[in-house]
Order: sequence, then C-alpha cells, then structure tokens
Amino acid sequence: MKLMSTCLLSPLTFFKCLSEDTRLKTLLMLSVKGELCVCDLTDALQLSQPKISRHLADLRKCGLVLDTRKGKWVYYKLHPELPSWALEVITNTAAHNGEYINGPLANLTCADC
Amino acid sequence: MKLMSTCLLSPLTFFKCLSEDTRLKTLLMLSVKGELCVCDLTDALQLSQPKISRHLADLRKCGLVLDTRKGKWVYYKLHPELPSWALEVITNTAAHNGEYINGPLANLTCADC
DNA sequence: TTGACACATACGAAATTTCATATATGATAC
DNA sequence: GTATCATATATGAAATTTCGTATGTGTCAA
Repeated sequence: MKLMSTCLLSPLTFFKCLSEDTRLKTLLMLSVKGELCVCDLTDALQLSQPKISRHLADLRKCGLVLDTRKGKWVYYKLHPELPSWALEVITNTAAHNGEYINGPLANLTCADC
Repeated sequence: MKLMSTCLLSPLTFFKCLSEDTRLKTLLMLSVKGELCVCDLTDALQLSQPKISRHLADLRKCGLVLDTRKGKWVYYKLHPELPSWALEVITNTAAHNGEYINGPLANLTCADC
C-alpha cells in the first residue's frame, strides 16, 4: 500500500486500509478486543505470520494502530489518537457485522481476550 | 473492481468501493447533494466522462447507488436501501472531512444542487 | 554464545485495479 | 430517417497491490 506523507489521516488513506480482508478484520477485532499480539492474529485469522506482519506494518505506517513490545511479544491496539470519525466508522462497522468477525474472534484462545 | 455474488453488502465490498478517490468523492458528494447526474460529477471532479461512468458502474453493481434516467440525463443517488451502518459511515465521513470534498462541491454550478 | 521463539522486512512473481482511447447505446430534435 | 448530446462499455496497457519464500532483527534462557 502506498503511504501518505502528511501526519493527518485522509479519508482516502483510511478507507484504503479498510479495503483488504486481513486489515479490515484486524481493525475490527482490535476494536472489540482492545489489544492483541501478532500470534493472536495469526491464530484467529489462520494466516501466515509474514502476511499478518506486513498488513500490521501498513496500518502502523498509516497511523491506525500502535504497537508495544512486551518481552518477546508485540501487542497492537487501535491508535489512541485516531480521529473520532474514523474510530466511529470502525466501531460502527464491528457492531453491525458480527457474521464477518465472529468466526475469527471465536478462534482466539488467549486468556486475557 | 471485482463484484460480489450475494445480494447482501459485505463490509469488505463496501470499503473497497470507498478506497478509490473518484468513488469516495462521488459517494460523499451524493450524500451531501442527494442526487447528481453524470455531467455534474465530471464537472465537479474535472475528470473524463468514461472514468466517471466506470466508477459509477462499480458503485451500481455493488448496490451503493441507484440510477434514474430523466430524458437524456442519468441521475445517481445513494441507494435508498443501503444498510444503516453503511449510510452512517458515508454521512459521518462527509461531515468530518470538508477539506476533502469542498473543492469538488464548489465546482458544481447546477441550479438545483 | 548459542539456540529458540516472536516478529519484521526484502524480493520478485502473480493477481488485481485503474485508465486512456475508441466505440456503442439511448434519447431527443429536426 | 440523420445529427447530436449524454452516458455506457470494451480493450489492452500501465500502475498498484498482494503474497510466498527467504532472511533479518530483537528478546530471553541456558
């Protein structure tokens, strides 16, 4: 995905991030679960680690998610400074499209999520 | 853009429609103006007629817009049966991203819009 | 320091999307 | 009928996106 130069999130950049299955499911799951590490996502979505990592890097570079390392694990969450309209799009979509994310969510086996 | 087989609007199909500049501006303008014909859009966005038509066809095939012929002109509006969550995404985005659509909107010279 | 684990990135190939150009269709006026 | 205007679609080339595979980096434990 092409990156943006500005520090402001343009609606086009934002929706490009939401226009791919892995990235969209990741964002919706983060909005429901708050915080997930990379291995949680590979488990939930049943995808290869490099594929998940690449899409997380896209989301990170666009400012949609924030990563925090905790020992060997890297946890991702929605960026706390997301514009409110963008956050509302994500939560609104998650709330009304359970059939799209319930499967992946059910694959999560981590205790804290 | 690849089409969907189902009659239901999946979040991924929806956001793919919003992930391209011409389509996104078109949807946001329709949400503000209600109804616009193809020539209104070519004027507002300063783009070629085939380009506008192709993207409108994508939006039509995905069920996001509805077209009505009135004599020589074809008018487009947001599909009245859009899922409410999808309509909210569009109106919410339009309301908070004036800098993205005010330019094109200012190019509109039609009396009724 | 070595090994194992979690994650990130590089690279080129494949798939998808976009576009310019040319052409087709549909409506109206004459 | 013909001409013209408004819009739609077809085609193939160009640009962009995605992905598998291989490899690199960071952390911890022994």
